[in-house]
Amino acid sequence: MHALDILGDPVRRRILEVLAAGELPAGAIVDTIAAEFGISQPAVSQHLRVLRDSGFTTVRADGRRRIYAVDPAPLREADEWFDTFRGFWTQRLDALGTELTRGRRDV
Amino acid sequence: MHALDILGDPVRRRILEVLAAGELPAGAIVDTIAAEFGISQPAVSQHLRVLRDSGFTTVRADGRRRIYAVDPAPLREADEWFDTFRGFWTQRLDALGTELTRGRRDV
DNA sequence: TGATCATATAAGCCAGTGGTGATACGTTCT
DNA sequence: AGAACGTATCACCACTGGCTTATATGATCA
Repeated sequence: MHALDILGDPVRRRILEVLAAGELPAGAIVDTIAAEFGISQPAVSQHLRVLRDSGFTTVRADGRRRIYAVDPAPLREADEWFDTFRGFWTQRLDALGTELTRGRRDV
Repeated sequence: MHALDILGDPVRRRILEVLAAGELPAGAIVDTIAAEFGISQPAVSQHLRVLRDSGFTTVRADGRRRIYAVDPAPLREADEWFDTFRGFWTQRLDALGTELTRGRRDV
């Protein structure tokens, strides 16, 4: 399953956005996501499972809490899919275009 | 509908990859995609419709042919979603948060 | 130990999506 | 004009995926 297949869901994308700011216990994620999307705790938990299983997050136990964090590897893989197309919107003419554009757009 | 929702389909991603090399008539796209995925002409045509409707491609008529080409705008928009996460995999001396997160996980 | 908390799983329902074959539409050729 | 071509649309069907409620699991607290 391609990483972009996993990201083709607004709830999962939002979970990752929330986690981008830092690790969080499942409960905190549920509070945010369930409120924003109007879905239940199990629904969020099932999305967390998909993200776990596909490697987008890591989890560690802390008592009865499960602390989730972003694992960037699959995100990077998904982002690399766009490499083929960056030439369409990159004005750089030098060979380093791709490298420079990625992650250095603020330079 | 978010651009990444459209890209959450392997057939549509492949169509865009094929078009990345240059514009093509629908028939040529059908030949490639139908063969690769074992699907019919209408199936491919319906994916082309989705890509058209969501702005990923432009079309122009050429006699009885329809010439498709990549429109980069939605692709760029989709790619921008990853901006939030690029700090995770780009080495920057000032990205302290990222470094700390990585260190914690690796240790 | 029993109650409570935090989270995950189970089972089932339902809507949406992507597939199919048939067909319509517009263009070109003879 | 009619036939053939290239492509899109239609109507329908099956499957998947995300949701729900109910419940299980494991950890902590009194």
